[in-house]
Amino acid sequence: MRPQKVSDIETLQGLLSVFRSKGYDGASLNELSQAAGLKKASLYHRFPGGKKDMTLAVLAFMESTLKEHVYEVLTDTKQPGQVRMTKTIENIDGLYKGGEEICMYRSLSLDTGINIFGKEIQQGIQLLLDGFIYFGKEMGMTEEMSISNAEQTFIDIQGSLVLAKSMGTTRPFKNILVQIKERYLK
Amino acid sequence: MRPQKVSDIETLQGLLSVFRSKGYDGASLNELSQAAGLKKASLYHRFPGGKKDMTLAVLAFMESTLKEHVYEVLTDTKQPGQVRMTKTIENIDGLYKGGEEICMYRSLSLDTGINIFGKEIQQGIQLLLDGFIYFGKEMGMTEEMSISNAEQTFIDIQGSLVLAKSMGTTRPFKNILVQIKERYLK
DNA sequence: GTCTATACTCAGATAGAC
DNA sequence: GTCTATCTGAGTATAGAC
Repeated sequence: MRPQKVSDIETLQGLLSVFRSKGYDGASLNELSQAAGLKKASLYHRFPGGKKDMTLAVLAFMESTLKEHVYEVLTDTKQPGQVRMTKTIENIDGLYKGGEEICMYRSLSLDTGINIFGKEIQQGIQLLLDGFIYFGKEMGMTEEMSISNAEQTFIDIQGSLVLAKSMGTTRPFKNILVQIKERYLK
Repeated sequence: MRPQKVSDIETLQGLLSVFRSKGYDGASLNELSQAAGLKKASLYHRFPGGKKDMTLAVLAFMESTLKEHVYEVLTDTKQPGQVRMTKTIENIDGLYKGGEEICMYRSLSLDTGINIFGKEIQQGIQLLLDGFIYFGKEMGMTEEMSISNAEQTFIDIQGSLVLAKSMGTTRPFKNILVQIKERYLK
C-alpha cells in the first residue's frame, strides 16, 4: 500500500474549514480537494460515498472534539469547578477562533444539511448541553434550572456568533463568554 | 405591455422563502422559479442581474418588512409601551412562523452570502437593534444598557432559532419571546 | 411580460494508469 | 493511495417567438 500523503486528521480539518464557512451546498469538491490537500479522486478513495460521506466524517470529528474540549472538561470531577469552567470557556473561544469562525452545526442547519444530517447535528448539540447540565447540577442548580441555563448558554454562543459575523466584530462573542462564566461561577 | 402574471410582492415572497430555507448557494433557479410562479426567463426579465439581483431585492423587501413590523411599532410614541412591545413580539413570532422558519440574514451569512451582501445584512440587523435601543431608552434605560439589551435580544432570537431548528422543536423560541417581553416590561 | 428551447459552465462523480 | 483524464447532469444564464 502506498503511504497516505495527508493524515486523516489533517484531511478532516481541511474539510471542516470549508464546510463550516461555506455550508453543504456551497462547499464544492474543488474547494474541499484543495483544503484537504488531496485531488478529487483521492478524496473519493477515502470517502466512497462522496460529499455526504465527507460531511458525516467531519461531523463525527466535530463531536469527538466537543467531547474532549467541552464535555469531558465539564464533567471531570477531579478538578474544582472554577478550573473546569475557565478551561471550558478558553476551549470554546478556541473552537470558534475568538468569534471569527461560526459553528459548523449552524452552517449545516439550512434545509439541505438538516434534511440529510439532522440526527448527527442534534446529537452533537445534545452533547454540549449535557456537559453544561451536568456542571450546573453539580453547582447546586435544580434539574430544571440546569437545563434552562444550558440552553441559554447554547443560545448565547450561537446568537453572539451570528451577530459577530453579521456586524463584522468579535466583540459580542467575547462579551458573551464572560457572561457565561459569571452565570456558573457566581 | 402584457400584464404581470404575478405581483411583485408575491414574487418576492416566493423568492424569500427559498433563500431563507436554502441559503444563497442552495437556492437553485429552478426552485426560485417554481416558488415565484414564473419561468426562469421571466425571472431574468424582472431581475436582469440574475440571482444576485433577486437576493438584493429580497433583502430590501425584508428590510421594509422589519421597518414596518418592528422598528415603527417600537418607536410609535403615540402608543403606550406595553402595547408596542406586545405587538412587536407578536410580529416577530409571525416573521419566523412561530420558530419554524429561520432568519434570512442567518441563511445568507455563510461566506458566499456575506461576501456579496454583507452591507445589506448589517443594515437590516442594525434597524432591528435601533428599534429596541430606542424603546429601551424610552423605558428609562441608560444608553449603554439599552444597547446591550438590544444586542441580547437579537442574540436570544437568533440563538433560539438555531436551537429550535437543530433540535426539531419550537419551544426554545417560544420561551425566549416571553423572556424578551419581561426584559422590557418589568 | 412570459414563454420554450438552448448555450455554456461547473458541479459531483468514475475509470484506469502508476 | 494518488493521480490525470473524462463522463454526465445540474447550474446559471440567454435568444428569440409570442
